[in-house]
Amino acid sequence: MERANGAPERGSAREAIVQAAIDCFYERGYETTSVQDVVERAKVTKGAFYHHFEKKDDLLLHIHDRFMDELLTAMEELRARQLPPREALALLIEDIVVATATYQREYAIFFEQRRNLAAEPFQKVRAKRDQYERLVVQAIEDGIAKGAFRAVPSAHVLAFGIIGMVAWAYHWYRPSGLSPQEIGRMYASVVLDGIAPA
Amino acid sequence: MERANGAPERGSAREAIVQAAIDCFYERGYETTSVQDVVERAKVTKGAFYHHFEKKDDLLLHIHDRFMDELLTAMEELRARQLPPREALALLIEDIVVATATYQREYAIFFEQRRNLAAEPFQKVRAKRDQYERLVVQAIEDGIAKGAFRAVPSAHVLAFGIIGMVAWAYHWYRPSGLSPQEIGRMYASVVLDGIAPA
DNA sequence: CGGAACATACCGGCCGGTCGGTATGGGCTC
DNA sequence: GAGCCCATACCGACCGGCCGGTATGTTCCG
Repeated sequence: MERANGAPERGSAREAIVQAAIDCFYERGYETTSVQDVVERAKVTKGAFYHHFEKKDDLLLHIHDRFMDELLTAMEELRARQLPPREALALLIEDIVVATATYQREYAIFFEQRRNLAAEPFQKVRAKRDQYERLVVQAIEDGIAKGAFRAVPSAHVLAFGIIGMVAWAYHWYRPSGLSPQEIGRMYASVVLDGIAPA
Repeated sequence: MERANGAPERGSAREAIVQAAIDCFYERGYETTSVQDVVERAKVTKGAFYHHFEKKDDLLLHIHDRFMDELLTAMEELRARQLPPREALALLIEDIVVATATYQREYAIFFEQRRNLAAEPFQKVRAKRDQYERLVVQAIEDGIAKGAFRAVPSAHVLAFGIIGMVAWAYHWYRPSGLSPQEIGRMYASVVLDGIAPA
């Protein structure tokens, strides 16, 4: 089976399209990117695209959905370990920073391009995002209930603050400075000291 | 000078267009919004639009630019007061949360639609954003230098963390819960405790 | 040989931007 | 203060290109 050297394997088109789309959407945004742009970057044709996807929307939805699955899986695994509150929150913060660095483009696309998704298909993704947020809130409420953290006016607002602090890294993170782990540990120490019981 | 009741005043079109654009861009994004959408919402015509603006880009640029000016002004005023580090940082955090609540749509547009601006016109806006970030970094470095805050691996990374924590509110803030001031004070107390000297 | 995986040509609509024209009102001249 | 003039502020019909999506043909593999 002598396949010409650079020729793509038959059947690999789908993932190539998704990866190309991630690049394009990250660099130029969803609406600004034409289907033609994506298929050219993926080195396939428009026919191949519409064979694998119904419409352009599906592509964005698929990227969002898979991304949320990755995040949720990591988060559920962490919760399953049943760590004491301080370690749990510290690891959670560290994990999110690492995830932000790893999935930087997907984060950017998720937060910048979600207004381009129709309301209905976005529901499914939003449910997963809500679940994600709930896990962070629970980690904090758990710590407060166990006396590991001081009481705060609102565990939800604190949780959003932590998520923001950490997720914001998608805006500025570059591999040249501190490593994701170092950044995560730094943020965790600030937060843990900040909410330590009096 | 009896002007007919509902008739818009001559010359008021420009601001009406800008406000309509902020609404549209916030709700549906820049590319998804057509110039036709904007002028219909502003109750003017396409001719009026292209009289006041050269192209669609100008609109987005104008929104970004004016927004950054508002933020920078507030920040410069705060710095001019020369407060001691702890008060300065606390007020800074509180101010940004209040600004986030006040300019929620502009924040969203700034962070979600900036990939739709060509690189060159965006330079001017980016310079202002950089200046803004620099002021936050300085507030932290100043506090560390004066011994009011403990040393951290990177003042820049900490500054970005604080900005993220606070600016993230544009995603979730709703007037029904805690007030912006309360949120700001809560975040400030966590951060100040978190970076207090050992 | 059948169906999955593509390729290619093409269409119809929308959208940014243009262009020739009109109305309004403030200032200047006499 | 009457007439004029012209800049500013708008109007609205129109165009050309691009882009999402389709329809139909072709190739490869089991």
